[in-house]
Parts: sequence; C-alpha cells; structure tokens
Amino acid sequence: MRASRFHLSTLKEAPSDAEIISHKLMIRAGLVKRVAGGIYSWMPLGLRVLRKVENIIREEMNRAGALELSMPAVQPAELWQESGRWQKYGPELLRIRDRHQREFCFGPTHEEVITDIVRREIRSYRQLPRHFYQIQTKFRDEIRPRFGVMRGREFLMKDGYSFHADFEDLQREYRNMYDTYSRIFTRLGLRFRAVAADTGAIGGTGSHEFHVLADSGEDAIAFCPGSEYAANVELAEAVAPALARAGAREPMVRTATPGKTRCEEVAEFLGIATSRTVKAIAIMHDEDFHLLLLRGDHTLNEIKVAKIPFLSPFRFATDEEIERHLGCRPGYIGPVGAAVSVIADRTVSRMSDFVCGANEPGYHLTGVNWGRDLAEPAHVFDLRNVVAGDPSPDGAGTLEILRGIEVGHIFQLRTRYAESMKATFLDESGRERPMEMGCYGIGVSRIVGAAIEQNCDERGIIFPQPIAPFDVAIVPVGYHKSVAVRSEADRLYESLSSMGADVLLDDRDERPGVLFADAELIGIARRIVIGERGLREGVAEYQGRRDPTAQRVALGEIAQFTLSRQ
RNA sequence: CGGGGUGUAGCGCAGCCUGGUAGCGCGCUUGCUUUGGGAGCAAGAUGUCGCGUGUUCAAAUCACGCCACCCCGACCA
Repeated sequence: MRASRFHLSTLKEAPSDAEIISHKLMIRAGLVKRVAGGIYSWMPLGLRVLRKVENIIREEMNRAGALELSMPAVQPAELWQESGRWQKYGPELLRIRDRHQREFCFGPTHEEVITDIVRREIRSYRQLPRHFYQIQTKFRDEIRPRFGVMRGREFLMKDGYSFHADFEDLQREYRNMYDTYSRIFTRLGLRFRAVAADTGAIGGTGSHEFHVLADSGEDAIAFCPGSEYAANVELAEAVAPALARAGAREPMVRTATPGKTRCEEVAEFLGIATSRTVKAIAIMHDEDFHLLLLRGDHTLNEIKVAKIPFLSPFRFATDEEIERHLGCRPGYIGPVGAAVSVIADRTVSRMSDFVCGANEPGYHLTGVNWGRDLAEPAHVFDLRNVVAGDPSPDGAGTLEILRGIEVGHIFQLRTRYAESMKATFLDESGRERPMEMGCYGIGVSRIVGAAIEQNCDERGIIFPQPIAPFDVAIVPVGYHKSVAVRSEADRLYESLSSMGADVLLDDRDERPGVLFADAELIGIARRIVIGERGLREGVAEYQGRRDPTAQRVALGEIAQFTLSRQ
C-alpha cells in the first residue's frame, strides 16, 4: 500500500474526552472514529489490525475443531423470554420493536439463539459433541461506556458454544479451549495470564478468564509466583492467618477520636498501624441487620458476602437502619455492646487488642479483645479481597497482585440453558437427557485496545508484529527529490510485496520527520529507511519499533533481513 | 440513577465573571524557501459560539428548560 493512496489521519493532540493511553493513541493514530457514546467506526488502518486479530482467532478455533457459523444480531424476544433472561438481563439489553410492534433485542450474547439451533438440529448422542462459534458484532447498553473500544457498547466478539453428551466430554473441550486460548494470545504477541474466575451471572461451574497484563487494567488478579495458582481477586481465597490469636495485653479503653471516621484517620490519630483497626460494615438481608467486620486496611469482597447462604442476597444498610440498630450514625459503629448479628472476617477473628467504633459519635474503643470485651464471633467467613503478601491458598508461597484487562472468558455452563430451553438428546440407552454446554468468549475489539495499553511508548503504539496494521513500513527520505531514492524504494516495495509482506510505502511529499512520526505513532513494528546517504554506500537502514538505533543493511539483503525480524 | 464539570472552526483551547461586529495554536488551501525527526515566511478559507425559550436597544457572555459528552459514585459484567 502506498501511503499517498491510503487514508492516514493522525493527530498531534488527542481529544480531551479520551482518558486512557490506548484510547488516546487509537484516536491520534486514526484507527477509530467515535460516532456516539461507546460506538465507533473502524477506519481502514484500524480495521487492518482488527482483521489480523480476528484471523488469528479464526485459524486457531478452526484448528481446535470448532465450526464457524453466523447468527443474527437482532433476536426475537420469545427466545429470551424462554430462557428467562428477557426479565433478568436488565437495561443492558437493547430492546427494539419492528413495524408490527413485535419485540426484539440486539444480541449482547447468543446462548439463546445457539441453543435454539442445537435443540432443532441435534437429537442423538451420535451428533455430539459439537462446537459452533462466530465472530460477530454485539451490543450491550452499558451504563457508562468509556475507555474507547475497551468498553464500548457495540463491539466485536468471538463467541463459541459447545454441546456434549456428558460432563466428562465438556471438561475435555474446556481444556481444549483453555489450550486454544493460550495459543491465540501467544500468537497475538501479548503478555497474558489465565486465571480462575467467578462464574458471575451467567452461572455454571468451572470458569477461567484470560487477562492481558497491563498496569492500567480494570481487574486485579492474584497469583502465586511459586505455583500455578492464579485467580481474579474477586475469587481468590483469603486464608486464615497461620498464627493463633495473641493474648490480650491491653485493657479496653473508650478513646475520643473527634471527627475521625475512617480507619486510616483513626489509626493516624492514635499513632498506630491501620492493621490494628477493625471496620464495621452494616448490611441488610431482608429485614435482618448484620455487621461485617474487616481489618481496617482490608477491603470488602461483595461477591464473597453474596455467597454466604444466610446473607444472600444482601444490600448495604441505610444510615437510618444503622442508627436504629446501633444507636449511632456511621463512622463510629462497632460490634462491642451491640445486640446484633456479627460476622467476622477470618483475619479479624485472629486479632487482639484492636480498635473499633464505640457506637458513640466521636469515640472509638482501643484494646478490644474477643471473649473478654465481646462474645466470640458467631460467624467467621472469608469476607475480604486478598492483598499482596497474603499466603497463597495452595500453600505454595505468598500472593502477588497484577492488573489485567479481561479479553477472554471460558465457562462450563453445564445444563442451565439446555434445561430451560429443552435442548435434549437421546443417549445410547434411548433416554432423553439435557446436553452439557460450554461457552467461550473473546473480546476481539477489546484486544486491540488492550494490546495498545500493554505496548506503547511516548511516540505512540508498538503493535506486536502479528497484529500490526502493516508488516513493514518503508520510509524514503527524499522520495520526491531523488530519483535514486524513489527507484530503490519502489524496487524494495515490489520486492517485499512479492514475498507476501504487507508493506506501507510512505511516498507522501512530507518532511522526513512527519513520516517517521506517523510510522511510529501507528505502531508499525519494522521500518526501513531509504535515503541518498545510505544509497551511496549501498545500504538501507532497518529499525524495529523497540530498537534504540537503526542497523545498516546491504540493499541486496534488506528484504530478507527485515522479514526475518520478529 | 445521584453529585460535579464541559459544550466556541477538523483537533486542542482562550473569550463568559463585568453584554457592544468571534480569537489563538495545530491542521487545511496557495506561493516562495526548506528537506534525515512533527519546517520558515507570506497570503487565504473554515463558526447556526450544543439546542430552545426568555431578559435586553444589543446575548458566546445573563436567566430558565432541554440535549450531548466527561469525571466521581451507585448499578451492572
């Protein structure tokens, strides 16, 4: 491709509404254009990247034995009513009506449609297993779309669904997909990590997320450097402290802490570590009031709380409810002397001589001890998010925390949809049974954002070679002035193209600085500079996007040399 | 959905408080010079000042309503 005939639209300044680096760079590089909130057009340059990602995914899915099909973006309401999700999904589901006032939705996912297809197509165990997938536009009416294509409302997704006669075969395919996803992200050139995940609203049992590692990622993932353990912080278990509770050494003292309501403030005021304080979080389950206790420097994991049977579902108590049950407004509440249900985090249950609210405005209690100043906690659960340094649940060391961007998710759905939508088959003994089902998603457009988030510098994007918009950029210095430069650049362009490379020849009549800056901004991984200076000595210059300096390579070898670079 | 903020040229912004003929930088067009890291000079083009209603002799500027976008939170995954 000659740049003079391509459409490059780079900007020196990013629009002010872009907050994260990948979004700014995608706009500056002209990969996408915003059309409405969370809705983008992919420009020719960006589409090249998107298609390369898509093709790698397609190749690996096909290799893994999955079959590509294409389902409609617009889906009839009846299917969603049948699965029960027409009610459950909420406002994220974009509902629309046709001219006959029939209800439809723009599909946020395709479990209903695929299950409908499969229940009509498959009747015998002899037709199982089957794995269908598509790469298709989805729409989810996010409350707050942001981060450009990373959390858009309309996005491109690879979604696959597998159907099996029994759980063992589902597990086999699940492992197959785990391996396939690992191959895909490796081929894409991304640093990633697979982690055990919460199954969330979709339900089912086994689930793993694939995260592209990036400091700016929205998700926190806990992993153990000494073992294979890795889990989303939402799920990672905070094991009980190894040491037994120390004995009480201090008397309980009512201490004035005027205006200090947060644990950090109280700790600072008292000159102690925040880890000596205990925070109380009031929640309601129906009309029952409960007090959750966490160490001051720990944070509540709402997913873990929601899994405690006698608390599920729960909501946070209002200020009025807190006052009614504890006689005190939030900020100074605590478990001592309160006739309420107390649920302690495992760590809190091992604390002694701690600090907590006195249920009296402006006062905290210090030197509080279980069994002496208040009853032993009636319930002890894992309530908190793990932090770096916590012991790994598998006992193989301590946890570290990394941040990641979720780009893939695999689930064992089991028979949930098969049962609600009656997708059954006849087994070998002629019995009718629901199919076991798995589902496997990859956020294709999100990968482009995540790849940039992970790979960029002050000059712009550094696409991994496999997904760069062009395999190589030829930057001629003086293309419009020097016959020698022009003929050599043209010759090299033809030569590389005939070798199958996707080449951008920047033949625009611009100053060299502009050409260099654009090639770097749009993230092309390899660059060849042709200039009179080098031609006199029979060389061109090769520079990888991450290389600090250029290498001089003989003209006769530059094509081969370049294509052999990673 | 609650709180806060912003809407002025393709992009980034000033002007608004204190009403009086719309400005800067980048980009764009033309010419000359320049040509190995986002050039210089000169001349130009481009605006329903988000939309509507009101106040006023006069509204980008003041008031009210609406819309859009951004941030924080809630919600959701």
